[in-house]
Amino acid sequence: MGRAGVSTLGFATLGLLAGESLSGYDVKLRMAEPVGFFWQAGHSQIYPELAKLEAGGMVVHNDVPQSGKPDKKIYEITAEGLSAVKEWVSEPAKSAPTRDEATLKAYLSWLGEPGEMAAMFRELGRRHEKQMERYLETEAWMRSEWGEPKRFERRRFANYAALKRGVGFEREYAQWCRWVSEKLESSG
Amino acid sequence: MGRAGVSTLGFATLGLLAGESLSGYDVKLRMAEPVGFFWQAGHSQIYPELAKLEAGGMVVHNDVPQSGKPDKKIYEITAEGLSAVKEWVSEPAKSAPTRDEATLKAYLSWLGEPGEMAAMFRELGRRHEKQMERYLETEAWMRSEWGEPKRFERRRFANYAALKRGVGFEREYAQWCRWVSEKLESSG
DNA sequence: TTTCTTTATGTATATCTTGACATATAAAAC
DNA sequence: GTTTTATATGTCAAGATATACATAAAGAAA
Repeated sequence: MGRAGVSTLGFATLGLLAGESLSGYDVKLRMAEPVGFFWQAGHSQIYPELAKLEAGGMVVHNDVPQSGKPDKKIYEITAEGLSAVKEWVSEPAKSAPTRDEATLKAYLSWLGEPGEMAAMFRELGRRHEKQMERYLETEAWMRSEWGEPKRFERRRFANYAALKRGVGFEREYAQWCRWVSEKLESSG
Repeated sequence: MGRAGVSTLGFATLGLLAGESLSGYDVKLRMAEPVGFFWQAGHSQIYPELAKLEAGGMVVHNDVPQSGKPDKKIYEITAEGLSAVKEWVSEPAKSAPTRDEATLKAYLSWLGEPGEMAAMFRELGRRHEKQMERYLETEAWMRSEWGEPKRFERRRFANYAALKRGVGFEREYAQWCRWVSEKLESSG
């Protein structure tokens, strides 16, 4: 956890709410799609997290009655929440590599049948390549929609920067997978 | 968890024990240094994990009495454990990107002061560059000690492949950090 | 018309992970 | 001589995460 007992997921949520007020369900949707590429959480984490943030005075909610369905809770960030996330965002980011099962499998690849290992890494490489292409499509969309990246305003640049990381990550990963599978093939 | 209720940490441990019999403490040391770059665990996870693996028949131990100190438990992989890890290693690796706090901070960078954000990413880039250099030193050592990578036997190649991933990862990460910090600087 | 998906919000359980607590000796550094 | 580090093995509690359980209605698809 970061400052004042707020976890990284808490700050991710605050960051989303800093841009717009959202229901728990909307937070969940954003956690799945753009944010989910670098920080995932299911709704079973998000709803309790929002309650915890509210208990800590970081957000407040107002109920929007719905016909039949349960009330929609629209969460809004407080001044306290906004200053907390603003402080957190420029603090040193901790830990980057952490856990990567594929690298572990590469390290232990001598235990497997070379042909099977090669196939596994080839398939993994394809998956990362596809993900890279999806990111590149989004990047193309941004350029066509927002113009020259040089002139992006801060919020769009932030979006673009995260995407750029995704592209670089997937490209490097796919290359490595291809290299591993080729070497395993030629040796087996 | 993977097959037969063995977690990824369990397979990492089995993988180490497939190469040599080790005490829990030795596993801990390897989990810190070479394996720790892509899969970390403290001793408080390792000792119970070894007990669990033993309960599942994947490993066995014999006590080596020490003068004064508690008995050293040397763990040995069983035939069952070996076949389990051999099966696991060529199964598709799941999930790669998962959680990266720095990318999250980039995505929310519009909330921070540009100068401070730039400094944070500059420093982060330096850290990744240093890590890359450490990996490159190890790579140089491997080449000088083991000769041409082309002719590495399987176990050494596996070691080299994991290291290669580390180098690529850190290089790409450092480049991205530098790019982010430069853009933030020129805009602020 | 029936089934599936989306909207909408939660709880419960199990496991994973981290950090602290706990003990004990030998060897090396200061 | 005293302190710190390395060896050596554990437990415990708190927090994070994943998966399943649970409900309910609107709308789209079959």
